[in-house]
Amino acid sequence: MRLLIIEDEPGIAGFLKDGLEEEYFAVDVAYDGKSGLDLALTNEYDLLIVDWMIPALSGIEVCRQVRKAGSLVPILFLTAKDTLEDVVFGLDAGANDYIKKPFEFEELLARIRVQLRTKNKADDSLSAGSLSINPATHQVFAGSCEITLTPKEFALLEYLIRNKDRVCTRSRIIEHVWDIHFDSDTSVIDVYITFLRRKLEAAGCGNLIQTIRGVGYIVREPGMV
Amino acid sequence: MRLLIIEDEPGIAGFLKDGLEEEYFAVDVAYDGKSGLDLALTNEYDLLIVDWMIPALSGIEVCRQVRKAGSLVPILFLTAKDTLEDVVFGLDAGANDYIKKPFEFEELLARIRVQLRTKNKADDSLSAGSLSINPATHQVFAGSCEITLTPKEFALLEYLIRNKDRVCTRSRIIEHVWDIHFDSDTSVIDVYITFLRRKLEAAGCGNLIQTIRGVGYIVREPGMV
DNA sequence: AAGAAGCCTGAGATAAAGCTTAAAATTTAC
DNA sequence: GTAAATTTTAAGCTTTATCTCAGGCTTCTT
Repeated sequence: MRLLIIEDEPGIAGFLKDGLEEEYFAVDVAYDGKSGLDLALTNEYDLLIVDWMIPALSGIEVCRQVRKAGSLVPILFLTAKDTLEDVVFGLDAGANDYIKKPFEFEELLARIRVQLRTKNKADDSLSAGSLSINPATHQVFAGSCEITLTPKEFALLEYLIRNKDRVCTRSRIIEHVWDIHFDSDTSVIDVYITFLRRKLEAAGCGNLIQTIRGVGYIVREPGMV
Repeated sequence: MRLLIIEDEPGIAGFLKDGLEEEYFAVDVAYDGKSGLDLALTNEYDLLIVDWMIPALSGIEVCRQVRKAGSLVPILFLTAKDTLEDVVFGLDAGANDYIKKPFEFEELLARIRVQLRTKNKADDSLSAGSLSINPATHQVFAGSCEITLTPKEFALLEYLIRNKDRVCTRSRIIEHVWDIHFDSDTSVIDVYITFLRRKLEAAGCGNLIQTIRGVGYIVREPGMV
């Protein structure tokens, strides 16, 4: 899952980025409103975290512009102002939720999950066949047997399963899991698909990830067409 | 374990904070109902201690709002009023327990322990494998052999064991054990993990704390998946 | 059937995360 | 006020994850 943080204070931005990466998100950071808006409009994020008071273009203005461009990406705004008025302003401008600073990291995570969950409406249990993954504890089970994955392996598998029964193109994978935007002819994806297949095979979940030649990969729910 | 005290009288608030910190709790204090409610809603505490008579928003109203927001955090209320009526009022508003002022600090501690114990319903003895810890006396036993820990070591181990079989991320650990919110660039956790591992190893409980690279640590109950 | 394009995989290089140690800073105890 | 204990910082070292690359294999096209 790919997030964009627009926050000018380096301390907070760094803390957020590190913490969210621990949770296996791919995180971009912009330090002012203008470059943040640029990134938001030119890339496909799963969620934006926008501070209220930022230079070059206020958080509220970023919200408005993003919505004006037709994007429905969930937006969480961070604010020190906590009057009702500000909250109304923010939500009116197109934000989906807000958090008052100072906040606790876990609350942020919970709110992010809410947004991402409502995005994939019907689907809040992440599983495919006998495989199930738990983003909260970072665990993967094949039946009752736990599989140990590295962070990148987990992020890739999570992305594939969140998009199960849909083809994931190589460019989307590289954007959402690796956070690489420019065209580069890397074969990391291939390598990690191999890693995953090997571990899944060893746990009895072989053949879950299928190759769509020339396009990408797909995880299919067994029993579906 | 992280507590929030909402109490307007600085003398009592300070006394509680100091005393509870000696017991290795991470303690925040709010001096009125409004700011207390804010903190309670934006952070994840393990327990709230709320005085009845506080400015800006009464203790009972704080309780109601917290419950209304869906939080199940244990709430202990402090009151000078000791009529049955008041108690019923408080408990109806969502409090879990109450203490009449003036109270003995030991009694408060005991009641806090009760609340924290019922939190992990299924398992109220804090243990993992042959290791068991006693929050009341701050003792740690590996089998029958006692291990001596410093306060921070104990707090860290307690947090890990209270969350056993769950991954504790670095950011959660730093928030709940150190009460630090915006410092991503410290290696205290690593150092303390080393301290703990060394002492546990010497007592024959090696290998209890496992590293989840890129994420944090986990204590697993041996014999579980 | 042969060539081309895309994919897989193993080996090795690079980078990052975590571990350990020592020493400085802080707190506590006497 | 001094000494001891605890906590924190910082640096070098170790381990592990990540990535690159090259050669081989598979699938598709003609």
